[in-house]
Amino acid sequence: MEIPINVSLDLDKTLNCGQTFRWYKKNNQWLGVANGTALIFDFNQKSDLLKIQSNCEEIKGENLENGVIHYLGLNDSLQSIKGSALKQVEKSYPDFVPKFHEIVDTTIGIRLLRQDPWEMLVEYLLSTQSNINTIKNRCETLAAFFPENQVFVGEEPFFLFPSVEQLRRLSVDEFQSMGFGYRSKWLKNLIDTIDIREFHAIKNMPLEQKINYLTSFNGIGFKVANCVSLFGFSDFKAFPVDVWISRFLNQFFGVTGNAESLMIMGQEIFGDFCGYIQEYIFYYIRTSCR
DNA sequence: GCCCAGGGGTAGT
DNA sequence: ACTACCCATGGG
Repeated sequence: MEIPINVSLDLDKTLNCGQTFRWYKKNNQWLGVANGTALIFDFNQKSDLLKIQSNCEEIKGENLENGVIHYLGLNDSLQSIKGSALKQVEKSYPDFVPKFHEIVDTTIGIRLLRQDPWEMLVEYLLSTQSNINTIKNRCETLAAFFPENQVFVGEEPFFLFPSVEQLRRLSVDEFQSMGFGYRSKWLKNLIDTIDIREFHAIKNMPLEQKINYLTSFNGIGFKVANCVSLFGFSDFKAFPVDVWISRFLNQFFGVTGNAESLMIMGQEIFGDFCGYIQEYIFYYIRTSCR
C-alpha cells in the first residue's frame, strides 16, 4: 500500500540516527520490524509517497496505515517542538540561538519512533560502552537466535524481537558466545527478575519514577534508563547523556558532570521536548564534525 | 597495537 | 557526593 506524507519526514536520518538498531537499507529500501510487524519502506521524497510492504496487515492491533503513522511519529508537530525549545533557549541561553537554528534546521525531518519498550530495554542494556555498529550486530545476533521468529516479506527474511519468555531459555554462556561480554550477566539477571506487566505500567508515570524503576535493575544506569524512557515510552522530557552529548554540553555551555546533572541541564536549556532536541543534537554532532 | 565506543558497578574517599 | 578503577569486545 501507499500512504501520502504531507508532513516533514527525513526517513534516512530517522532510521539512521542511532535511536533504532535493526533497520537497514537495501536497494534504496528500508527493511525492519516495527512493534511486531516486518516492514519494507520505499519512500519517494519527491512525490511524498511512502510505499509499504509487510508480512501482515496490522501493527499491534492497528491497521497498517495508522500503525506506520504512529510508529514514525508522524503526528508529532515538529514546528511546535522546535518553537517550544527555541523559546526556552532564547530565554535562558540567547548566545546559543544561532547554533540551535543550525542544528535543528539541518535535522528537522528526524522523528522519534514509537518503538517496543521491551526491545528498547534489552537493546540499550546491550549498548553500553559500544559503538553503534557493534550494537547493531549484537541486536541482530540476538534476534536471529530464534528461528521460530522468522517471517518473510516476499523473499526478504526478518526476525521479530524475542519475548521475555523466549529469552529466559538462554543461559549466560549463550549470551557470552554472542559477544555480549560483561553485559551477559546483566541481561540474564534482567530476564530472570523482571515483571513484564510492572515494566509496561511505568509508561504513565512521570520520568523520575520511570528512571527509579529502570535503574533498579543491574546494568541499567541513568543513561540507559533515559534511552528506554525516550525511545520506548516516548517521554520527551528524557535526555540521555552519553559521551557525545556530554562533550557537546561541555563545548557549548561549559558544563561537566554525571548523566543525571547533565540531564537536568538539558531540560533547563530545551524545556519539555528536550528529548527530541537531544536526538537532533546527537545526529548533528556525529555527522558534522567529521 | 592503540584508542574509542549511545556506561555501569564498586570501593575508597 | 565525587573519584578511580575495572569490566569484554569489536571497529576504525
